[in-house]
Amino acid sequence: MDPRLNHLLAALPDDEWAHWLPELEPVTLDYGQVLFESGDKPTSIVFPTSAVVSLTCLTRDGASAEFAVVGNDGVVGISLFMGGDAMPSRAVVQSAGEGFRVSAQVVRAAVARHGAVLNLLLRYTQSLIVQTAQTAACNRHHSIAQQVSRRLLMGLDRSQSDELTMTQEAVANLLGVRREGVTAAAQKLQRAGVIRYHRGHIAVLDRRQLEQHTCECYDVARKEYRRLLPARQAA
Amino acid sequence: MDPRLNHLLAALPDDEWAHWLPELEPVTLDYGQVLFESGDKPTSIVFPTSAVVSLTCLTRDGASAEFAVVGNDGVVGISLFMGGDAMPSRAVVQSAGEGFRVSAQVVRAAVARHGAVLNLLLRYTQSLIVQTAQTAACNRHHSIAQQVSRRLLMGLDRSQSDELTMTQEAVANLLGVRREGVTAAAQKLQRAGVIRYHRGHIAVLDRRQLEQHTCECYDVARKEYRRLLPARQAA
DNA sequence: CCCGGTCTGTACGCCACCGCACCATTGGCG
DNA sequence: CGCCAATGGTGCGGTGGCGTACAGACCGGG
Repeated sequence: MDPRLNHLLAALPDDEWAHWLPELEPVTLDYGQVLFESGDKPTSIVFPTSAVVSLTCLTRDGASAEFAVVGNDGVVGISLFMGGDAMPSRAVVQSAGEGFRVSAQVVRAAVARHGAVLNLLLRYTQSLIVQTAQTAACNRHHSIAQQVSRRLLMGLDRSQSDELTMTQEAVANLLGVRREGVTAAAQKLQRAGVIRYHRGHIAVLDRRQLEQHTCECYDVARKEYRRLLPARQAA
Repeated sequence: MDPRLNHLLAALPDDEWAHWLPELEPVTLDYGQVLFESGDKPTSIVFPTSAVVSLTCLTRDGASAEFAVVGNDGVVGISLFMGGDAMPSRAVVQSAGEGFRVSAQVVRAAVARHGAVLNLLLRYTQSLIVQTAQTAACNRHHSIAQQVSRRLLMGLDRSQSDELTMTQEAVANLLGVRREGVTAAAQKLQRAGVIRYHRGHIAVLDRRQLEQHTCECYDVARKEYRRLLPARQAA
């Protein structure tokens, strides 16, 4: 699989590319696999190409809430170059696929060698902050239906097809809501002809209309990503 | 006012301090003052000493939600060194006080001159990400009473006294909930002898007990800040 | 081909929070 | 001192989401 399917890898300066290419370790990411547990100190970072990873917060009583989604638009393990080692959050594979692992030493060497590398990673991190902040506002103010739509769109942007492989229960867990609430929202969308779903597969029939069912949170995060990383845009 | 009341300024390497001192511009921050509007490109950053600043997200329909609080523990305007210029969020003074402004050139020069400066700023930024992510989870799962307690504690940590100057309506706006909900929570806390309030003044009588009324979100964010920036801890 | 587990549909009561409307104090200001 | 705006208290109906329970539909494996 071409590493350049990942937008950050693709945006590396040309003179860096020769250093990185031999160090990219292809990895297969399975559904449910935990890349980083809360508190883990990463010894490598992962650039997904076709996989999609959720960053989630855990609460004391076992509930959880996704605060960001990382696919071929980004990288998992930002604490490595942010300097704080660990993060109190969990990174779990939400949609199986491929990616590339890069060791801490290689990343640190690249950052030290070429300022543009850190610059790129930090701009991505800023877009991640915006996504997280917008998620906070969305959790406060918007309906389950809007949030389901938003999450589907975010998954779609990071996938290669118009079909997502995730059960309603999985969506519920990500959003931190009841499965029944997601069912109701999905029914509404299906009745409107926006999506069609069946036992863990969700086909998006009308993306335009899906965008109209969601809140502005989707657009804010996407626009900010495009502004910060215009080189290769998400679809 | 001593610039070293701000923990980040205090944590600057000693050999940097001589460069920074003459460039620190003291500023008075008034309640309600907007430091950065959504989309503004900062030409300077602000290190509060006694003031407290809210970072908030605005929604289409005028509602808002605070996703982070910055006081003498941090700095406002991270997009300056993150490389993305603007942010789609608003920074508004929530508690009047003082701070120090530093121009973009000075920051950029310091970052270029001494790696430890950027390292410090990035570690702070990571703690800000954690705070934001935890806020997202909190918005999803916890009661108004817990969130009010959390917000009071966060304000307290960044203030010099045990009294906060903020109306219940202000708290409601920050949390993105109804004023009446905050009233109910405040009554509960006052009946329990945890706080005493009166027309825009909230005195914290029993901090321990206040910590027991809040959710873990407060502690997660605070612990992470201390872990990342151990030099001078928040109170 | 049937069985068992997975996924989705549905129903019921409940509660936290919302939106609104209105009132009672209070403190500051002219 | 008296007025007014700001602050907080209260009540009422509505509703979105929760917890629980259970049933039907579907798929894969034995």
